[in-house]
Amino acid sequence: MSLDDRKLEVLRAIVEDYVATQEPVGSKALVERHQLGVSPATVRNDMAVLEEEGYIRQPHTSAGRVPTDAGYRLFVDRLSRVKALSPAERRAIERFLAGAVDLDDVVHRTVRLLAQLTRQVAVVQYPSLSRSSVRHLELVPISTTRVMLVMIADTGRVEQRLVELPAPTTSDDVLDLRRKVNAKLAGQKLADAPPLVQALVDESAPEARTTMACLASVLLETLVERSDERLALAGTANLTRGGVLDFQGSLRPVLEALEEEVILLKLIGEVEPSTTRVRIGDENEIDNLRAASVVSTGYGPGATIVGGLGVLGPTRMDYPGTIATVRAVARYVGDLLAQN
Amino acid sequence: MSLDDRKLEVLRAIVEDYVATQEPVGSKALVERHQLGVSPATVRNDMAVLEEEGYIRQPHTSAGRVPTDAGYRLFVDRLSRVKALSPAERRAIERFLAGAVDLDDVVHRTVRLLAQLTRQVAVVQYPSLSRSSVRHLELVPISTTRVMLVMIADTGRVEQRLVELPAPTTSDDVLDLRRKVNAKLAGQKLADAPPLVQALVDESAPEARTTMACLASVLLETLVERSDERLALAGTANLTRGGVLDFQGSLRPVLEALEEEVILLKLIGEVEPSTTRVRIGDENEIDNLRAASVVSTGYGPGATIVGGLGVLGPTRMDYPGTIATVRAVARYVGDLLAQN
DNA sequence: TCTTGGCACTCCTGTAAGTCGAGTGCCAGT
DNA sequence: ACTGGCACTCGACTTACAGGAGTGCCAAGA
Repeated sequence: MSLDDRKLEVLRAIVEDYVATQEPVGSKALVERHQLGVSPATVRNDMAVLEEEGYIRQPHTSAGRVPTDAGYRLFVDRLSRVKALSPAERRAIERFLAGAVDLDDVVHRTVRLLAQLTRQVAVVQYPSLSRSSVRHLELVPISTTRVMLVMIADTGRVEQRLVELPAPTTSDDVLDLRRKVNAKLAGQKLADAPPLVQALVDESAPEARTTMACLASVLLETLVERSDERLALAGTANLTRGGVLDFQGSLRPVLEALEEEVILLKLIGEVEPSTTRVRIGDENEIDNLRAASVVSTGYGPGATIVGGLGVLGPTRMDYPGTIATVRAVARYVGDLLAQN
Repeated sequence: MSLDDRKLEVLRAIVEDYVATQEPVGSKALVERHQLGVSPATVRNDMAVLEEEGYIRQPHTSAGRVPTDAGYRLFVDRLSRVKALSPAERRAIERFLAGAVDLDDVVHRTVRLLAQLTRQVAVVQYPSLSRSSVRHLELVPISTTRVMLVMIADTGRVEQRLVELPAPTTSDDVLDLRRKVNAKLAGQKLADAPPLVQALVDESAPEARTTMACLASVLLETLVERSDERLALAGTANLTRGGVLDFQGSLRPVLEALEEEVILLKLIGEVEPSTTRVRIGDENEIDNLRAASVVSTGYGPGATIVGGLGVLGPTRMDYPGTIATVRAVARYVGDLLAQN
């Protein structure tokens, strides 16, 4: 049996009321609070159907109804329009991000802002190196056998690593290395780096080869393998809103998941262009997060995407509001990056 | 009335049992589990005195006793010897830190290690810039009006900031700036930097002065004012061990405090040489942490201290074990830094 | 003077029973 | 197809009661 308009309207009302009150919602309260134009008995019949279809359920036999993950999914897909942000929120975003002085600063401000606006846990991925280009590579001699490698990407991101050289090297040698490395890699996409780095080794004179090989291996390790690792997190205290009711009684698994950067990157980092992705409860592959929902999207200058950001909260969240905020923040951050 | 040896022994037994079982401990259970050589009635008399002196209290009239903050304090100061670490723990520390490749890596590994060993929340401060010296300053031209300032400290810490120049500048000019800045600051303590930076501005030729002033202000801002800001955090999931019993029912305030870097720096960063500092419950100035205890110490190569590290947990924690672990980890990290 | 056994007392914990009320499902009537 | 009515279910909350852990105090003993 398919769901007619009124049944969908009932589902929407249930979701909205439950999100607002955090209490199972009954048929009587529903007709009182929403203008459905029918009696509680009718609503009960609709509820019975919705329950049979798996969109709502009763915590116990004589309580009201609560949306299931499938119910939230239907709500998000078909029953909600994205709320426009209030002028106050727009102003808050602008003011908050305006003073940023630095990529680090941008990321930190963004993640705090997102946590504050959505009142949930916010995650922001640093611009992914695999989507960046090399702006400049710097080699700073530390001692005769040690060099600090500093990579500056066009996104403003800076990575550094200490390189242990196999043999003592003069500062002229280092300058020479620096020139060669920059000539080969500057302006190149990091994703294209591996063959170029290999070429650097192949092209270098025999006597410099071991040194270059050493540098090359660190380069690859830093720029490619460890590339997407960084992210910022804020708002974990928001997990405790709504008592222990959300997250089925224990924050433990959620906090554990939030400590694993790999997990967060999986959640936030896999973004398709101009889509806001919503994962509700069971839709999360991570077991620890089966009681949580994640709203994520990509950001970047213009239409390109250099990283992801999003929020995590209980399945019982204000999806329209959250989606709107996440999108808006992503757009502002993208604009900010475009200016540099 | 002063506390004789047996009363202290009773207090120790109460603390140890309560830490182990997390349940109020009564007189009968106490004489059964510890060889006190006296009857429960005697222990009860001692308990009455200990309670009057404020070292223990009863949650309700007919429950066992629980240590107060003052009781833990006395226990830590006079009743516990620091446990030696097990060989397994020593090995774990060595293995965990051995693979570190980088200062960032050292800090991340350390904080995870500390969280894992103590099963509590761990905090590690990056080597404080105010206690470091400048190894090298690098200026990387980004565009004609933008330069990336990279500072490398002797502790391995690297800071970078984008500098907007007031006027277009050639790369020769930048090289010149770099030379001057390094000549003045390389090898100097960061704490001594402000007058030197000022001197740089005063000494520069009139036509270069505005540029130098601009650079100088960013230098000061980055190196001095924002200096001690960075730290790493791990193990927040450990807060949920022991149910909601610890932290008087709500993790909220604790999680909030952990999000404030300023607060954490206050807790971890204020270290005196070769002391392990223990703050128990009310002894914390931060209101949100009045139900928590903090064990912190300094670390650094040799006898010098470049930063702080520590753990935070419920007042009901294994102090001797925690103190031992924190000290040991700090020493290993110090040794590691000394090698660089 | 310190220690100890005895004893009455307090008060938390757990169980059982009973009431209340919200909410439901179903059915007959419109 | 919708509605009002009604019996039913079941969790939430109260009360009552028994059990037990733990205490404080006291008088007697070392």
